[in-house]
Amino acid sequence: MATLGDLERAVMDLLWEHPEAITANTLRDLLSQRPSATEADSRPLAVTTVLTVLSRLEKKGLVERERATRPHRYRAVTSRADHTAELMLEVLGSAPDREAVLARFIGTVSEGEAETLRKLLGRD
Amino acid sequence: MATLGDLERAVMDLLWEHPEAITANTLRDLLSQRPSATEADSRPLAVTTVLTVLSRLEKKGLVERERATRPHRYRAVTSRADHTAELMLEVLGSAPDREAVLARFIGTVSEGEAETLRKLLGRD
DNA sequence: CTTAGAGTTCTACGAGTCGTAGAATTGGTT
DNA sequence: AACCAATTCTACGACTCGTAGAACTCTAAG
Repeated sequence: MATLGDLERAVMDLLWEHPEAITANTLRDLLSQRPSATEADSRPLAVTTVLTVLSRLEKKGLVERERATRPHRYRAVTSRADHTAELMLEVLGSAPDREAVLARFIGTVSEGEAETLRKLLGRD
Repeated sequence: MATLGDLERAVMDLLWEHPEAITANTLRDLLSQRPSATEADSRPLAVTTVLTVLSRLEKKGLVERERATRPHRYRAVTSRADHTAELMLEVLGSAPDREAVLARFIGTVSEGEAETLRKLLGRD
C-alpha cells in the first residue's frame, strides 16, 4: 500500500469529510476557505493541482471517480477508518514476530483505548 | 517517523537478526550469502552501498554506531517489535476517529491474534 | 452548426528520497 | 614512511510529490 504525501493526505481528508463526493466545482469553494496548516501561507492551491493529486490517488486505488457526469465526481474508495485499519494491519504484517508487536502495541495504548479494545474483543 | 525503502528495510532486518551489532567486516560475509529476493539477481551489493544506507538510517535515528572501535559497530536503536508497534501507534494516531479504526482493526485480525490480545489486555 | 467557457487531461519542473557505488580520505600497523 | 582496510564524500539515475500552466474536450448557448 502506498504512503501519502502531505497534499495527498490533505485531499483524502477532504474526501473523507465530504462523503457525497466532490467535483471541480466544490473544489473552488473548499480551496478558498480551507484552513491552511501554516496559518498565513496565504495563496490557495490551483484547482488543477488538486485535480492532479486526485488522479494520482485514483491510480493508487484510494479514489474513484464517476466519469459519466460532466463535472466528474470524486470519492474515497474506503472510509478513513477502514483505510487506517488496513494500514495498521499491513504494518503489523511486516514483522515476523507479530505477538511481540502486539504486546508492545497494547503496552503503549492509552487506558481508555485499552478499555475500548476489551469491549470490542468481547469475552470468550 | 520515516518510511523505509526496500534496501533500508533489508538492512534493518539484518540488524534485527544480528543483535550483536554488525561491522563492515561482518557485512562482506552477509552480502555474499544473503538470500536475494528475486532468486537469481546474482550480483551482490557493494559494501559501500550498505554503509551508505547505514549512515542514512543513522541520520533517521533508527541505527546507532560506535565510532570508538575501528571497524565501527552498527546496531538497531529499537527492537523490531518496538519499531513496528510505534509505527502502528503512529498510523492509529493519524485518524481522528480512533475508536472506529480500532473497531475495524479488531474485526480484521485473526482469531488467534484476537485471543492473544485478550490475554494481553487482561480482565478489568 | 459554431463557439466560448467550464472542466479535464497532459506535460513539466524542481525538490527530495533511495539504490547504487566509485573516489577520496583517514587511521592504525609494520 | 607507506600500505591497506575502513570510512566518508560525492554523484547519478530513477522515482515520487507538490505545483501548475498549456492544451484539449465537451456541452450549452447563439
